[in-house]
Amino acid sequence: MGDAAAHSFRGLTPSNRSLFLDHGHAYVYFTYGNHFMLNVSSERAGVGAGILIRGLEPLEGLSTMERLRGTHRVLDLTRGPGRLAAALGITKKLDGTDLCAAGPLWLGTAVRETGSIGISVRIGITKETHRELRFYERGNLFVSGPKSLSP
DNA sequence: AAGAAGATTCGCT
DNA sequence: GCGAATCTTCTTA
Repeated sequence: MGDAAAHSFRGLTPSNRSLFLDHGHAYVYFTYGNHFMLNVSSERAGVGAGILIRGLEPLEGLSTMERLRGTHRVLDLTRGPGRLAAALGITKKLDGTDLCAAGPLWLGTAVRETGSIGISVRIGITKETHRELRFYERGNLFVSGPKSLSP
């Protein structure tokens, strides 16, 4: 709350309604003319909060991602919010999807142990950047952002 | 009803 | 390393 960088900051609107769904729902929006961003609502229904998925490590469907992204460089497939959405074929149709239910897109439980988790200031936005709300796995090459922020 | 801004990416110089 | 491409949605007159 009080986060001027959040889309839910000014209240519920038709397009950001997914952020106000119960935790685990997808919130997809479009920006800069050609990029989708994938967010996941993170609070109870009615609160209006979520997190942006900035990067992930592709484990399956590499060939599909390569086709959708038009590149064979694995590191470029999903490192970055816009790239990630493109690699997964994210569109507005997935906005509001329950990621805890079976469907075209869902979240699974991590199978392998992850490395230590790092926290840093947020990046890629112009407001409230000092708040340390960026979480990532230390040493994972698929974490997006400047290397200086991923010690 | 129109204007402005936006959690970016890609391609050149 | 910097600037352009491109569209959806909210805000204000």
